This record gives sequence, C-alpha cells and structure tokens, in this order.
Amino acid sequence: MSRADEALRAARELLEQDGPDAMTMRRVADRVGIRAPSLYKHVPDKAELELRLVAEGLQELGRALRGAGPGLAELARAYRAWGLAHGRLYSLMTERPLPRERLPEGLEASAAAPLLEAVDGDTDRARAAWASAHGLLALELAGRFPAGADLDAAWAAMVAAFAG
Amino acid sequence: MSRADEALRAARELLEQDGPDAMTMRRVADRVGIRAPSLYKHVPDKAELELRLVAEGLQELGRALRGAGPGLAELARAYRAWGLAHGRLYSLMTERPLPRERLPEGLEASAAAPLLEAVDGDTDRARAAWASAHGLLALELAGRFPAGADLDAAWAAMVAAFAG
DNA sequence: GTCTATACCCGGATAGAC
DNA sequence: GTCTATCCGGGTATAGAC
Repeated sequence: MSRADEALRAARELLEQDGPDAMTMRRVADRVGIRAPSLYKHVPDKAELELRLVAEGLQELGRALRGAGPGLAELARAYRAWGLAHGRLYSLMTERPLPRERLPEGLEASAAAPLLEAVDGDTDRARAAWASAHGLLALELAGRFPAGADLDAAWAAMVAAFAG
Repeated sequence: MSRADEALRAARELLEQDGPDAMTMRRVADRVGIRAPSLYKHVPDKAELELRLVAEGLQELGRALRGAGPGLAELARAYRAWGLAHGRLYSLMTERPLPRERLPEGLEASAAAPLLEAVDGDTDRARAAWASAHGLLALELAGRFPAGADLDAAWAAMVAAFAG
C-alpha cells in the first residue's frame, strides 16, 4: 500500500470517526506515521485528498444502489442505509459542487443510473426524488428532526409520494 | 439600537455576504466599530450570536410561508425564494440540531404550520414534503446539480409528487 | 523521502488597566 | 464599556538539511 493510499485511508478514518474538523494534514500524517511536511511528497494538497474521498464515496454509494432490489422503496432504503453508515463522507460528497472534470468518467452517471431507471428516464422526476431522499437523509444526519420523530414513517411517505 | 443588536446585524451581513468563515468575532467587532474583546461585554459568546441568527431566520421564513398563497406549489415557491435570498442563513438554520429549548416558544411550530395545514395535518407527509423541499434547495444552494439542470422542472416534479 | 524549523495565517476568549 | 496585551489553540504549506 503506497503512502498516498495510506494517507487516503487515514483521512477517511479521521473524517468518519471524528468529523471533518479532525481531518487535518497534521493528523493524517500522524496516522500514517510521518510528519506533516512529508505528506506533501505523496499528496499534492488537502483538496486532492478530499477529491479522492468523494470519488471513493460515489463509487461505493453507486455500488450499494446497483445492488438494491427493484423499485423506489428498495432504492431509498439502500440510499439511506449507506448514508447513515457513512454520514460524514456523505456530507462531504453533497455539500459542495462536484468537481466533475476531475472525477473518473461515468462515475456520477453510474451512481445515478438505478434511480433514473426506476423513474423511466424522467430526469426531472429523478432529480426531485434524489433531492427528496437527500433532504431526508441530510436532516436526519444533522439531527435536525425533533427527538421523537418517526423517520421511518417519513421515508415511507416520501416513497409513497413518488411511487403513487 | 443596542450594541448587541448592532452585533447581530453585523454578524448577519458578514454571514450572508461573505459566508460562514467570515463571521468571526473579530470582524463582527470591526463592523460595530469596537475591538473584539469589547464585544464580549454585549454578547456572551459566538454561539449566542448564531442562536439569535437562527431564531431571526426562522421567524422570517415562517412569515414568508404564512404569506404564501394556498397550496403546495405556492408554499414551495415561497420556501425556495426565501432560501435562495438568504442561502447562508438558511444553511445555518438547517445544518445542525435546532436548540429548541433556547428558542422562543412556538417559533418552530409557527413556521411549520402552513405546510402542516396543506397536508391536512399528516405529520409524516409534512416531514417528507419539508425534507424534499429542503433537499432540492440545499443541493441548489451548494451548486451540486450539473450546470444545465432545469431546476424549475425539478421543483415542479416534486410538487406534483406530493400533490398528485 | 524524511526530518526540523518555520512562515504565515487564522480563530475564540480572558486579564487587567483606564 | 473600551482598550491593549496576551493566552492558547489551530491550520496549510514551504525551505533546506540529511
């Protein structure tokens, strides 16, 4: 495993376990077992590390979605499950513009394909459904709903709206 | 206008015009015309400033929603318009848990009322619809959709899903 | 490819004089 | 209620020796 890959692993662990503020070049270096300045011999800068994390997350989320059973309900379940299991990475993937020109060709389309298929190729409907799932997940991850809120029921209502 | 109110205005201007990283106690103080340490004679800490901004935003958003025409389409239009006009504040309001116990009584319910009424008191459906609007708005604010995406159409598809 | 030293920047917040 | 001085923490990144 190259130092660059080790750095990527370390960055992801810091992000997922301790949050975005913990993902600093100093701490990544610590985890790799070198000093921060040495990190720059293997990774150009922090932005590159983040870019690779986003690409990795998109790849994994796409795989989870392609592996889901047919229908919007199963797709929603898989989306939510992956997002909850990788909340910090999910946020990193969705809170800023996607640097599409620096991402592997077809990566975004590959992740979007299952949903697009589920809505018979209707792009507007696909965007609305994606955004709805994203909104529910983002608010859930942010702890923004009241304590007793029945989120399973909210997800079911969302699926029903788009399926019905 | 008290110094505390001046600080609130300054914080909001910095947030809305230059983004969350620009909203520092030093810059707020600069704008008020005093030194940063003096700010602490008027405001306990930065968290309090942010809390008041969230309360102010919730109040304004609620007013915008209550002023909207009847129906989900008009509600969605008002929600999106307010969010786009106050993107940074909107993000601050939605990206972390609401400190409900420190907010004016009834503020959240008052903002939620128009939507709850539009879905005939169905809480699950209201949460799903709110989250959908939030997701669309959040992704739009984040610049997360591809350049040519027809977001008006996506909003229409979302409204149709919940109305139909 | 690693290190030490460092440049340069920033943040929130407090102490104590006036 | 304002100030200066300061504490204490942090960050990204580079220079130059080894």
